[in-house]
Amino acid sequence: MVDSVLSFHGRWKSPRVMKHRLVQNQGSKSRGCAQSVNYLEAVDLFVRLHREGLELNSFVFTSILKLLVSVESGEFCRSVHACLYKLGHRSNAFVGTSIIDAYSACGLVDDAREAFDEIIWKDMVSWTGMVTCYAENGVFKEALELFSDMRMGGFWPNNFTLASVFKASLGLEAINLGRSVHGCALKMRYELDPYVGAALLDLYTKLGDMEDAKLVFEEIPKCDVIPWSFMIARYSQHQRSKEAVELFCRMRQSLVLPNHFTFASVLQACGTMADLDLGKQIHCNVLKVGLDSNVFVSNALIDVYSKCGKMENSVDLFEESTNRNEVTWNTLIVGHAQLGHEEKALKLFLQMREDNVQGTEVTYSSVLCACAGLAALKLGTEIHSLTIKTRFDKAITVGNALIDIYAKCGSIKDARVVFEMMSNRDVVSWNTMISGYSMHGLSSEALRIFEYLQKTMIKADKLTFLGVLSACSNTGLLDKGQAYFTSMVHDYCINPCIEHYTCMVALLGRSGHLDRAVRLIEEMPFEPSIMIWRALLTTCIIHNNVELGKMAALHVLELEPHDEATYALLANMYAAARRWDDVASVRNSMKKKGIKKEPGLSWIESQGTVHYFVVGDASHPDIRLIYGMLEWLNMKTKKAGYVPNYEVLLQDVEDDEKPRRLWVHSERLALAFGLIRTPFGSPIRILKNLRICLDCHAAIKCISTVVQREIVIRDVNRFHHFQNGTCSCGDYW
DNA sequence: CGGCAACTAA
Repeated sequence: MVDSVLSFHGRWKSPRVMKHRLVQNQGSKSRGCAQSVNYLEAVDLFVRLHREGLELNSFVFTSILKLLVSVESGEFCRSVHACLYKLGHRSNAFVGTSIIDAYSACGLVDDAREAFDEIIWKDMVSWTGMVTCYAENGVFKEALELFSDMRMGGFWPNNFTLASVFKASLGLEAINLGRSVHGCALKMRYELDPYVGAALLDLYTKLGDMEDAKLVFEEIPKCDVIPWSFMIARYSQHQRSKEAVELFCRMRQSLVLPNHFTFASVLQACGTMADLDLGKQIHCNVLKVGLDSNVFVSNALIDVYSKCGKMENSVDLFEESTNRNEVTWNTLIVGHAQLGHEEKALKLFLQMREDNVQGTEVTYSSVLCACAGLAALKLGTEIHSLTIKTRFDKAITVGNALIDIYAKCGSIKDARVVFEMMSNRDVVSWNTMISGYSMHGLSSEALRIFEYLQKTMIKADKLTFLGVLSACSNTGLLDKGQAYFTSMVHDYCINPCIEHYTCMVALLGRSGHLDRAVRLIEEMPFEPSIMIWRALLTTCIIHNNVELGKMAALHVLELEPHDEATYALLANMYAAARRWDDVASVRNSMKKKGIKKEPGLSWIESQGTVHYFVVGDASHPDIRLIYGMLEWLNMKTKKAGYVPNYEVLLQDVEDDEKPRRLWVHSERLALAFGLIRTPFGSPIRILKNLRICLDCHAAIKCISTVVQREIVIRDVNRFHHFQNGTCSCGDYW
């Protein structure tokens, strides 16, 4: 390529001027447009020098090579290298090291090594240059081997060498090697060098523990912002937000000015803690120093507000923002999705595409997550094809989100297909698959996946066991559940958290060991949560233990006096025990406290739109057809032997009104709509915001035989697959 | 002749 440029004839300039210009250009190391203009001009001058047959000395070469570092053009590097070879400059350590550096920037490690081997009199800098080249390009093993060769050759490392060696040790996760080189750095008094210090902090914060890093941090000079930012960032990333904020305060006391790096990191800590007041204070600081226009800082601010549930503030900041990137969009999408504003998240995604902003794997995984929340299978499938088109389906996080959406939309088989197709899986992939099977009540599949997982190099974590235990609890596998719980503690050294205990309480309770469930709650090292009392209450309903159930309900209401779900469960329990006076008193105290039972809401997707139905809904445009279908189903199921269970009504209703009350439950409306609107033979998928009621469960089992269709209902807890008169939950939910 | 830190997701 240089040769083709060499053919250019231009006005002659004195070599001194040319050299001066070359050196000037390399002064600005900024990348981008201006840089490439400078570089073209410089190449032009270089080429003319060559053309005119003027002396190309080592200074000219080092200058042009310095430029090539920022241009990252492998072709040019090779051309200049060839030129050097011809002129015999390759033996010069200065020129040789420059070319190593230029090759290193393009990732051409082998070419760099060739240039390194050509240097006859290697000095410490050329050794260091090559070690750095390996370390920067991720060839860590070679970096360390070359470092050892260098030492054998009698060369002492300097601060540059040490920083690269620490980087390579980090890359190989060789903490002990890092520690011994740290000793070497101490001996040579290089530990005070800012770059060595940063490399050490990087090493210890990632491989050792934060305490080692802290020791290093306390030793090194702290008048510069970088070590502070470094530690604050790491504390934030390690979820040690409090320490991050403390360090930020200490930094301010030391009169070191925070920059955009520092603010972005400390704001991340605010977000993790969801500390709105602190976030606002730091927001003021940001405004004061005028860093609010920095993308990283403004993204972090948007995230803080969204994590504190203040989406309005996030949206305002987003709309005011002058600098946006794809992360800005993602932050807002993720914020909406996490707060359950799925539609807003999806709308924003469409807007993002209209604005021609390219999505990333974060975009796709969070948008898929929003679809999973809505169980919008059709839309999810469309986005799935979009990820195939953009190749983001290869990203692990997107694959995980795809497993999740198919599982949560009721297509557990498709979830498995995605899982099998993934070329790389992480622990989240396995966890998602296990909890997917568990949600569907397919505990044997869930446990089989867990067995496979144990044969891989991936380590099971807390969430894996949560999936395994909930699989056991969903199907009442008492012995297995207990064995896994013990194994988790003993073989995997995982301390059970309250969610694990909740699974165990549900499992023990369901299996009829209510006394052991209570004992477990008493013995566990946590304050009982609402969830665990609710789990106990649910099992009390199954086993008709009214007194214990009442106790559990009181505990929930102590923690959360307005918990409507608990009132509903309590009423159900009294109804199951036929204690109608108590049902009435529960309803009275709800009335007194102004608590309304959350109305049952079911929804179903048809041709890309979601249709919602509440109890007794009459607002749907197809309502006449729907009621006609319900009428027909009522007749057919009665003939097939379905007997309505009026106890679930929990209210004093006139007898002739009772059947109608049951048939307008939201899931039946959605089901009737589904039967009208979906092709014969296809499965019908319905979602519900509450637990499916006992009578609907019985009716739908019967309907699945009458209409010969597979009916899938997802309620708050799990999936029910109805087919040929049975349900996958085995009537145990 | 050379190297450090930041925002989103699971």
